[in-house]
Amino acid sequence: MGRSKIKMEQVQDTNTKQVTFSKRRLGLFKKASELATLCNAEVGIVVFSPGNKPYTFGKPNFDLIAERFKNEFEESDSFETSGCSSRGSIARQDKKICKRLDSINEEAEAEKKQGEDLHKWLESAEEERFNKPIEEFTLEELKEFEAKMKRLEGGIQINLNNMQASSSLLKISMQSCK
Amino acid sequence: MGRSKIKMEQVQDTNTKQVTFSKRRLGLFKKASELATLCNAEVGIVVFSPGNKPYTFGKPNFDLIAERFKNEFEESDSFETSGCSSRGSIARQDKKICKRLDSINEEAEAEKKQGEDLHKWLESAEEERFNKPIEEFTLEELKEFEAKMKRLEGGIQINLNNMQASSSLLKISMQSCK
DNA sequence: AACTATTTATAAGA
DNA sequence: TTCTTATAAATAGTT
Repeated sequence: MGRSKIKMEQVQDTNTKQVTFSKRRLGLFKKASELATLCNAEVGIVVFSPGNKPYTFGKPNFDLIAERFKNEFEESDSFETSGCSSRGSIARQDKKICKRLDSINEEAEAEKKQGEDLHKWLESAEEERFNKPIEEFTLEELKEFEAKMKRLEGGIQINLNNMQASSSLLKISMQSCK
Repeated sequence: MGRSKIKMEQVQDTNTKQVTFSKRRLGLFKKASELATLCNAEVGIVVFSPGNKPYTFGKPNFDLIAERFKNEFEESDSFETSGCSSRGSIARQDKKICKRLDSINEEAEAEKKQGEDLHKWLESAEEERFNKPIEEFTLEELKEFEAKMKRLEGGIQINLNNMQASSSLLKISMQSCK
């Protein structure tokens, strides 16, 4: 997109790379802003520069999501909130929170038909990869993908990754638009 | 950028908005990918569609970006931000939430150790992931794994009606499973 | 930091 | 819906 076409590989010249980063980061954030505005979508971005400097972008209503989460916590909060900096206090609270989550989970699980979750699971994963609607996959493809998922490396880490990403997402949300 | 210039405001026609969202989300992710490649940067994006459907992008993968963001975020408050943010400093309340989320992460750690049986199975599965074809797992093993996945998904959901984070998290998980 | 020649993204249309 | 294409927008190299 310029005087000449460039190869899609790391820019070698340090200075040029820095310039490219600046230009394209701005371009990316602008695109994100437009997407949010035009489509009433919510967008959060975090970028680490080659120099390891973090930049973030956030557009509307992430604060609302954070607010909802906050409410969830408040509700489960029969315990106090002022002394939450204490390690023991937090641990206690989290135990309660987790128990609450467990019960919520059980309820939800009871209501769900078995195939439903897996379907969503597959759909989500596939979206991430190529954004191909689940409807376009044949049953064979789905089974193959399912099998792939089950033998994946680091299957054991799914739990942790989920939790960590969850909290991080919220932090991004809260930071961006509070 | 097209046959005509459009006003930078929410697209009114629902169908058009959907089309625009699809196109521009892809465009955004492509730009993000290019930025990451050209500049050796790390980029994480989460987008919620108007229908509240979550999409994520991450390079190298989202959970790494998010985790890194979290760490940097906790150390310093001097992020550069853009978009709707008017942050300055995060509300005390939000910091509190962040701490709780961190603790939940720790709970996840603990949970990982608790689920002994499945844990061990997953470990052995991981060890053998290059040797043991999926066909060799028993149906019971597969079902157990599937159940575990579902339970985790549910646990993360917290309040799915309000925010479909679970889908995002599943996608994130899948990213490390290529 | 600006400036363009080009490439790239995309709004409408098919 | 998927493909096409005229046009707007982004940007690589230059000044």
